[in-house]
Amino acid sequence: MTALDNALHATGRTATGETDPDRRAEIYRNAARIFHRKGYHATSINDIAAAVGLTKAGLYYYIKGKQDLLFAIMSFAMDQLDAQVIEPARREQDPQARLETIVSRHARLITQDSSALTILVNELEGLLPDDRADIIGRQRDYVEFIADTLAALRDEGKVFGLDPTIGAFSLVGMILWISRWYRADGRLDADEVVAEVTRMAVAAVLNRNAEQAEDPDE
Amino acid sequence: MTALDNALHATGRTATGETDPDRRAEIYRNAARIFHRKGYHATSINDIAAAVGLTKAGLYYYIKGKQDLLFAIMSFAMDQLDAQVIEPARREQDPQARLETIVSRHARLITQDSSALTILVNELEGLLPDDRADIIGRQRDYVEFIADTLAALRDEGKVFGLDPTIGAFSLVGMILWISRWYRADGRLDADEVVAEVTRMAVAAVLNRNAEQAEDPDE
DNA sequence: GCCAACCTACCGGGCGGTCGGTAGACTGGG
DNA sequence: CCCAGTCTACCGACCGCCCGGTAGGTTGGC
Repeated sequence: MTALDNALHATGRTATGETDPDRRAEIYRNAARIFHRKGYHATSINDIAAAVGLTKAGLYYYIKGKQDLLFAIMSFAMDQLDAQVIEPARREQDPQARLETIVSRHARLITQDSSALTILVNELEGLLPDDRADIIGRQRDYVEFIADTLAALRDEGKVFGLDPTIGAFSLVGMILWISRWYRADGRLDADEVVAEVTRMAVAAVLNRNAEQAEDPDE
Repeated sequence: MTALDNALHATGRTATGETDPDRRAEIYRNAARIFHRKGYHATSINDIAAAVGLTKAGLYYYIKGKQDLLFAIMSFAMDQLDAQVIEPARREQDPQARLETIVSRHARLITQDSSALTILVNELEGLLPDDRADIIGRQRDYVEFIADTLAALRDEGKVFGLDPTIGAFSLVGMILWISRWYRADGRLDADEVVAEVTRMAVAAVLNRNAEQAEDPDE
């Protein structure tokens, strides 16, 4: 998760001087891991400080507060989703290819490192109202992007009778849930999980009787 | 959620005398609602006491502690799942009908009242180790029940190439996520959501090319 | 008068956060 | 070559607050 190095340079104090960006990234990475494992409210500032070998006061040299820390992690996760999932998918013109890109890339991201992505959906109520509105807005955009993709598939005749909103939420649920059961050291490997989930997602929304469709060009 | 009345008589103090079961049910119902909305750790005993018109000390007349309260709610939710989903599904002999029963009944339960069911999956780390082991065991049984159903479908030739475990987890994710987006006062009504999600779940796992299967009897 | 159903007052402790301080590396003027 | 000044990177001690939980009543209906 070295992308944190880039993403987090802008945040924090640094009123006059400059704080070590590597150290800051390490702190954010550890914070994400602990928030993910114990939950935001059950994690104390002391837990995080101890994990990076600092006292609480020392930690406050790098962060502005617990809520800012949470918001920074969630913003990073959302940036990751934008760059690794949404942007690549936007470049796909064909709706079905776009859907497959969304699901497989999002699933892949979660199998690689679920901490920040999972905090993103589970700890919204820990944010300040303004920050929460920011994150929720970006999440809504993502779901709408998927719903639009499903609507485009419907216009192609590959889907019918499915409400795009319900479809989009259902797919998102399927994907996000991966972080709850997938273990990198378990029986299933990431490639298999990503492939299976993508297959299921496509099968879930595509018309099973494609020959009934008005434009069964594929 | 008046089933709480039955489910919760056994818990709490009641060392010498008898506490009013209606009042106890009301307390548990409110606690579930607030835990659901704010999260377990972010909810104080005072929040719950105030919601039922008591002081903190007054509330402790009915409950043994915060963690017992959480465990009682989660046990109730699991009982609900057993009675309303697993048992009815177990009576279905045909695997596809069984799968449809599981999904539609579970989805229905969530649209009716998601508080306890959602706490069940989101607040596990708030439990004492023994209680957590109890709940996790019951949850694992549920997922295995679904996986077994998928395996039975595979043996019938209606599914091929799908790992039952991945399939089961994915369906569970789809269903549980409903509580995050469905609002009873929203655009979509519960019947529609349940029907759509059930359709998607079946489509996600069933073989799209049923004629290739060895036993396409349906 | 008894007991279920509460209450007021309190406790120890951990929380997020702050304050004043300082070790040590670095820098530039004499 | 030294030393005053300045900077980052921390720490110990502390603050006010609220937490879960409790001790010891009080009240009102049967």
